[in-house]
Amino acid sequence: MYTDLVNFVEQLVPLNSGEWEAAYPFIESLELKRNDFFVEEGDIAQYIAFTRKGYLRVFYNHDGEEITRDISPLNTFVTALPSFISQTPSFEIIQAVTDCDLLIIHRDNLELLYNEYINWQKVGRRVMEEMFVDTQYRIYAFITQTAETRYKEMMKRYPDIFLHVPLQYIASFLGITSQSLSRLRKSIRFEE
Amino acid sequence: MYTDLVNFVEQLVPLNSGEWEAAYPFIESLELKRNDFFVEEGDIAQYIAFTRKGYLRVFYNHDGEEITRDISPLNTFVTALPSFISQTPSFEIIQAVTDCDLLIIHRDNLELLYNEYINWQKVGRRVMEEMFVDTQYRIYAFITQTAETRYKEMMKRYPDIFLHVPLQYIASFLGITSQSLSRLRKSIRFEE
DNA sequence: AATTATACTTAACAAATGATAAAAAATAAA
DNA sequence: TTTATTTTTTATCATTTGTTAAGTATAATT
Repeated sequence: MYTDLVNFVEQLVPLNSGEWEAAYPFIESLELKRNDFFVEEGDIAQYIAFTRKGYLRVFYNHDGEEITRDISPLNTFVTALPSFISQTPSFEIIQAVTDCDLLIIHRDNLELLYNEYINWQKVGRRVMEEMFVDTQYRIYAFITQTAETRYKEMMKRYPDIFLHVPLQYIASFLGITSQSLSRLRKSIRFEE
Repeated sequence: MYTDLVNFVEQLVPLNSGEWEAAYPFIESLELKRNDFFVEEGDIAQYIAFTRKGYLRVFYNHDGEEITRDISPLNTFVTALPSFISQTPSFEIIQAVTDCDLLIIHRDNLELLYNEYINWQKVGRRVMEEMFVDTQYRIYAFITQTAETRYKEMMKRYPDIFLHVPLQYIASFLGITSQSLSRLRKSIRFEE
């Protein structure tokens, strides 16, 4: 049940059994069916999720168009952070792309953990650091690489995502239209 | 001396005087002349900086070309995070674009603070959260906006940067060549 | 001041991506 | 299975941005 979460956290900050025991009562389980929402527009994000199974996408409504800013790989933390932090209505929408098994923690309980255990506070910091570094790399990719290179790298790094996530979301994630992605895939097919 | 730093931190996490007193001995001051390096390629980043005066840019060498991934606004934290976290040689280079007054903290001392004071650990987490949110917005801008819009928004948000940072760095930061930025600025000049 | 180096601009052409519209394919619903 | 809906692909043309090369302006050095 908790195996993947434990492994993920332990890799960042080794915790003793007391620290884990304190956390378990706060960890709830949530199953989402495909297309279910984890956070809807205007919601105040109360939970942070760890994706045990399935894929979530984070998107915005931008002039009636859905802009996918993130597709969560397996075993990562996901929430609408601006809303979660400041308890304001969320402009980010989080939806299940496939059926999902999530572990979720309520913000209030996470605060309790954070304030009681310096090591849980540290986990929070380390998770954010890693997410920040990932995001910086993505900016680097936007600056230096063409959409084709970004696509190929994504294929290499997250092949599983391509098996489960519609191409239109992937296109948006890569910063191009689905038509451009289609063209790009065609040109790759005839490459070698 | 510490005013801006104190304001910045207090806005995220209010600290008592004991927590500040514990930190002061660790805070060193560093002045950089224009073009001085804060982190050179291959260095192991030992310090995190708070920019009291002046602008730092974070860039990579990408096929002999310098790719500016970040230009630090005033009163922000800057370091080569991947290197700083894992104490590995840095591929990120950090250089002073103008003369700079920095407050810096050594990694070892920061760790001491983090491990001694849950509230300093919390500061670390909150700083990372804010930086992460900023970076996510930047990705959103890359996906949805044209270079012209990104340029205009940057003008609005950081007008001071344009007074002190060469356009070639700004172009790279926006994800375009300096020639494209030039053309773009020209077309804006003749707009109204 | 003259010289050199650096930064910025301009121009013409090439390449990448967007916009629009439509067809084809895949999936879901009846 | 048939029908309807959604997703993906194709194609054409427009726009944005890159590339190359040159010129101009600005700043640094002698």
